[in-house]
Amino acid sequence: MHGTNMKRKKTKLDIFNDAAVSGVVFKNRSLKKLIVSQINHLGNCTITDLSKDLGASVPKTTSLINELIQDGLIRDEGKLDSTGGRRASMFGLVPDACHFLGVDVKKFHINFGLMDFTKKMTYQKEKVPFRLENTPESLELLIRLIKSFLGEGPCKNAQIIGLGINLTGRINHKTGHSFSFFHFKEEPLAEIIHKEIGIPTFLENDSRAMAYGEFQLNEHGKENNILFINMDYGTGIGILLDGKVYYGKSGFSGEFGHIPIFENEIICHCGKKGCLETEASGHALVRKFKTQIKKGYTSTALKKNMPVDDITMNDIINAALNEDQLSIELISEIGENLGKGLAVLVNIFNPEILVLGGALSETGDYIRLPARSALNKLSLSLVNNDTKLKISQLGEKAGVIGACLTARDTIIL
Amino acid sequence: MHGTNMKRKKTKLDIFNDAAVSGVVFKNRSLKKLIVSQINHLGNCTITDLSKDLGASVPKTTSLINELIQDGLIRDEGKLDSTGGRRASMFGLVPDACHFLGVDVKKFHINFGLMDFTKKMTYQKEKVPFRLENTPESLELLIRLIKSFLGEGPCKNAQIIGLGINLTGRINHKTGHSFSFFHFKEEPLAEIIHKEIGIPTFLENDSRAMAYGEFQLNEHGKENNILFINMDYGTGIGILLDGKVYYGKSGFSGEFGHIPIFENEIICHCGKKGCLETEASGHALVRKFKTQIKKGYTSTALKKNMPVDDITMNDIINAALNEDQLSIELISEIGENLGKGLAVLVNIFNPEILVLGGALSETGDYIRLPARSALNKLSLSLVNNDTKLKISQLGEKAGVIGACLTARDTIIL
DNA sequence: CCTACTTTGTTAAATTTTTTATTATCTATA
DNA sequence: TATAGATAATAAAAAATTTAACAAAGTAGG
Repeated sequence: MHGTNMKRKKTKLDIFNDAAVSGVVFKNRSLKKLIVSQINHLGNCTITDLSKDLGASVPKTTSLINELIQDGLIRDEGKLDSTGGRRASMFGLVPDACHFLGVDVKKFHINFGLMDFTKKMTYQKEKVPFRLENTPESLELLIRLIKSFLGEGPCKNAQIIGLGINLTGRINHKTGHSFSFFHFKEEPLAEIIHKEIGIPTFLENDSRAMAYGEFQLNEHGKENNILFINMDYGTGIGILLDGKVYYGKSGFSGEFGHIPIFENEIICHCGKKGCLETEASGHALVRKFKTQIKKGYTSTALKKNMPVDDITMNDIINAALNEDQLSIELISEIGENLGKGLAVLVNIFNPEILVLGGALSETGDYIRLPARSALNKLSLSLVNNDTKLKISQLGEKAGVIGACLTARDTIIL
Repeated sequence: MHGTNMKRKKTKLDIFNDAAVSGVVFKNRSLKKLIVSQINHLGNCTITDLSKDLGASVPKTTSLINELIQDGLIRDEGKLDSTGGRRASMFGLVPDACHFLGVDVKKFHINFGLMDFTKKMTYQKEKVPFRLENTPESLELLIRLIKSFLGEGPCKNAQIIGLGINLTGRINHKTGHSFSFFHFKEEPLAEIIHKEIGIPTFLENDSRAMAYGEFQLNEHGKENNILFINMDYGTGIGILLDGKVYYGKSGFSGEFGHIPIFENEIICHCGKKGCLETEASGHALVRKFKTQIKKGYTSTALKKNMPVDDITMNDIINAALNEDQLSIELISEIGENLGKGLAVLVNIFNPEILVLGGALSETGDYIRLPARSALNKLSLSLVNNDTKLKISQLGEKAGVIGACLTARDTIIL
């Protein structure tokens, strides 16, 4: 075989290619993609439904469906109940058609996950120890850990066609650049990792990925304008408008933690004063906790002989869940401060729903109720009556799921 | 003629109907709409361009173009310069194909305008005296004034197929409801006016309409993520994302004036404290002016023997433009406070451009520079470096233009 | 359980659209 | 100012899609 003139192997996944084709070939590919997309959004579909959605005739739709079945991308899922006449066949995605890998990089660990074509997580590995630092060594370790996960369990045999990675900080999803971490070369980090691992790679900001994960697999209903608040040590938001992730000009949207709405003298790690994060974040919680302990307050969060400076956000969260008074009070204070920030968002966005996610959201109503109350006090009632405030349903899993979906939907939609 | 079975008169504007058709008729109509839309966005187009954009063959595109010429919607605009071969014909919209009426309702006057199919304003009437009050009489007068404008000049003979109306306050563009003004019945205000005037009517919030007007006719470039700040007595924003107006769940987006970011004891007319509007708006400017005068400061804005309580925002703006020291200082203060609000927006949206519009923006750099400086101080530099801050190019005209475009684009796009 | 009425899916004719070949314009260069 | 190379538009041939008629599969009611 002479390498020079070798054509790319034709696979069943050809419809997801961007290769330049035109005319009827192009139209058919577009329609097939649209069918996959419709089934993805609506669940199993009938030929009649699809024919309407595509604006194509029933015979045409039938032949496209048959091709997609040949390709192994969709399959017959049996008959629908009668609506007064002959029962219609339903068609759904084939789970094993392809897979996607999600990598959620946190400050002190990584979560891995494998997702199939139908958005089901088929294999997961959580809390793999890792320390996120802005060094080449940290990046090398990350790549090694990904490779190692790829050799495990069902990953070995799955056809993985996309890799999604969540990172904190400024991420440009479109170009694949990460500016806050691993920005050692001009070449996009996504491209560097693609070359190392051999799978097309997509970067996303952690809050945006979590927002997307939460939204796609939610039971919230059919909301399309969603703000996801990621409450970790820092506070970021993921913005979904019209069901799509909003990036901003360079992918820097959602720096909610650094909006200047408090009048204090606390210097945020971004270098400014008065940031929301100085009063409503995991960092703020830890700082307030230390101050109170030094003032003489007591807390069960502080284990015997433990120096107060070793306390972590998670210690306080767990203490609160175990009814520790001080922790609950401080979290409530954080919630109230957060509510002021939420009031800003609600007035500007008039969203359908605000979802509290990230580590701090695990405290449930301890943080939600004070936030809701402050939100009501500080925003226009006509507008805030319109908005639900809920706790994330996916919790920490939102990250991996979002990472998988980022890769998946960038490729197939 | 028996009225019972009479079909709607078929006109050249049939492609803008929503009437249910299917199959090839539907496809052709969609494609024709798409052609109009492409020419609308890109300016005059050639058959080859359109054929690519539509995903249709050249002969097909040619036949659609010919039909549109028959319909009187587009016309041959001559030949393009050669790109190395035979010169291509360009096609553009026919200006007189149809017209749209825009009504910009301000607090103390109304601006009217007539726009043709090519987005040109063909007739305008500004500052028609009117007092916006939430009474049936005020609404009646508004309707009378619209009818009267329709009898004037070129309006008499133009085929007007849409009417756009701007109002302040909470507007739901989709349902046609206005909640802050003229909400006397359950029936949408847009529908009531449609019945009165006989032209399909579309309501829009003033800031959003101005944003849309500024964006569509701008020379700003090809930006798609734009925030338009409407600085009048109140302060609202119009949000354009991906080139489209963002409404929020119920159309209440953009209540920028009421985000709680100041710690003061001034009660906003919305009933809350600390709203941006209490420190950065026309109202705030007037209040600050009165306070300073009562403290003994002097200003040329205050004409001989004029009681200070009669001062208006426009007096102060004009004085500033005539180098009045106090007015300039106060406007600069307003600008600085505004900058704090802009910092919030920039951190959240990472927009391509912020446009300052509305009455206060006429003070140009007097308000822009302090705002820019505060913005830089208070938002992440990586993000704010990304954002331009400009003064509106259309000024007060943005309103009527936006109203016309709201009607126009709701119908034809 | 037969008949009338629905809805789904298939087939074949009719129509539409794309392809391919050809002609028409235009530039650049010898 | 001819001629080769390039792009645009049209015409005829080929292919694809829709339409419309019909068969299949179901419900509901006497």
